[in-house]
Amino acid sequence: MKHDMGFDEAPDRHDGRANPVFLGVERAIHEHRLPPGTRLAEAELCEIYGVSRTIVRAGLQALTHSQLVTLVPNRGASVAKPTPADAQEVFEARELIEPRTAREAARHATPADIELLRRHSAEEHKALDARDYGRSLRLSGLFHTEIARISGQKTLLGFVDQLVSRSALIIALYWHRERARCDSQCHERLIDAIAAGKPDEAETLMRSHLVDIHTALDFRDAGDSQRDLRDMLLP
Amino acid sequence: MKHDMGFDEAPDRHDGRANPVFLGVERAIHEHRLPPGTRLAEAELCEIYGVSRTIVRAGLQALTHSQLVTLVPNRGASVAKPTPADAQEVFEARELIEPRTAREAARHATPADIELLRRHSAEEHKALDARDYGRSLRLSGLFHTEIARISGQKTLLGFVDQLVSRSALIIALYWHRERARCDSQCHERLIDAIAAGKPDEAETLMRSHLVDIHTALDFRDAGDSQRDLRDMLLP
DNA sequence: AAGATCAGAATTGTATACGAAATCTGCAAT
DNA sequence: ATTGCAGATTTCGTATACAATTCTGATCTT
Repeated sequence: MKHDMGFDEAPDRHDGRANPVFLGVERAIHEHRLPPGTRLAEAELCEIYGVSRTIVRAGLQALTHSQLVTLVPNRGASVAKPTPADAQEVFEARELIEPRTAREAARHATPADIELLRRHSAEEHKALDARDYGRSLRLSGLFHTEIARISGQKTLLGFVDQLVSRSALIIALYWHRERARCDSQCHERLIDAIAAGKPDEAETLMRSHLVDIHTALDFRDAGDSQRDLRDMLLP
Repeated sequence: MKHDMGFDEAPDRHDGRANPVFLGVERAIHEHRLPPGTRLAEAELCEIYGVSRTIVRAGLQALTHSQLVTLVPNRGASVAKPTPADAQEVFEARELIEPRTAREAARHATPADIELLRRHSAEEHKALDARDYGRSLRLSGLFHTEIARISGQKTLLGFVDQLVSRSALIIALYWHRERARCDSQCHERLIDAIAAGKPDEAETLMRSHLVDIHTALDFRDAGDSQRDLRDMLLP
């Protein structure tokens, strides 16, 4: 008999997220290479990633769980296309949850964490200067999940992860770049507050940062959303 | 017949949740027929639900994503066993999110919603009187997700769903019944506040209700038991 | 007798094939 | 031009095969 002391410690996300299809598509969405609504045929993904349908289907299922992909029976998968109402909800949820993760991050951050955040922010600037908007967007999202990680709340981290992912789709649909760009400074002020161990300030900064993004969304043209007739007629 | 006021009706979860394995195991966990740590062998589930390994694996993946099941490579699946730290986190998250859903529910509830909640609460009492703790537990959880549904925030509903599910495991591990039972009155006072359209009161009641449950948890010991899977899954 | 070792059994991970059902596409007919 | 239909395509569920890993129990060593 083995020494089974009953404690399984940190069992390394073995859900379905270590899947080439999941990782590849997720990343492509984060970097705005895959616009909302793109069809994702199984055979195509098999070729692209050199795996069997077994793996492709598992990946698509995982993506569906994170709400990055919409799976319709017998009609296959496509990149999710959040409605304005979805977008509203996602940012309301972020405004509820992330101020808390920022607060907790300010309480728990180690010097190594701070350094990671700063390096991160620098990368973000570099990508922005290089006009590499895909990369800068992904890094900007990663910044938020990184704060959630530092907060030490794995449960909230999972939620933030999903919300940030969906935000990439929302931004692709409803963001117009010509609007204000406070991001860079916002992120740095947040790092300062976290580094200084000021939970209240971090919380407030995060909240207003999210509100800024939220209010900069523009729902007037719902993108060239060619919603198929089925969706419009059946309900 | 649909009595839905033209809002998007829940677009039929076409993720992986309409899966006999997912539904059966989820329900068994909610009703405390499947204790934390129970091994879930693929072949066994194939027999029990009369489906192929494809479906079983899809169901297990979905369950893993909702953190009800732990999947270890090459070693299979078992019902998740939240640590005391996990339990702490889950309830902290609930205390953050559910006061908000209660507040929004108080703002959006229709008479039909109120009636549903009251009928629900009555069922819960009936199950409790009949000493059917499995059923009463499931209904108690459903009450919380129902409030989240009424709030109209599908995103938060998803989170609450997951948190309530995990709470079933946490209660199975760390709850001792001899402790206080405020639930019944708590739920009814909540319904009253929602019916009266008092967001602040609903929010406060929900928060204190959750804190009550949270503080009634006891992390000193975590029992372990092994029974026959078939008995637990086929009621 | 206690513990280590190792071969066989059991289980999981992945690939592939097949039939059924649904969907999509293009052509023909009205 | 629209409708109707047949064939091609795609997805879905299942079954099967096989490699890789883990588990189990019997044997061997000390």
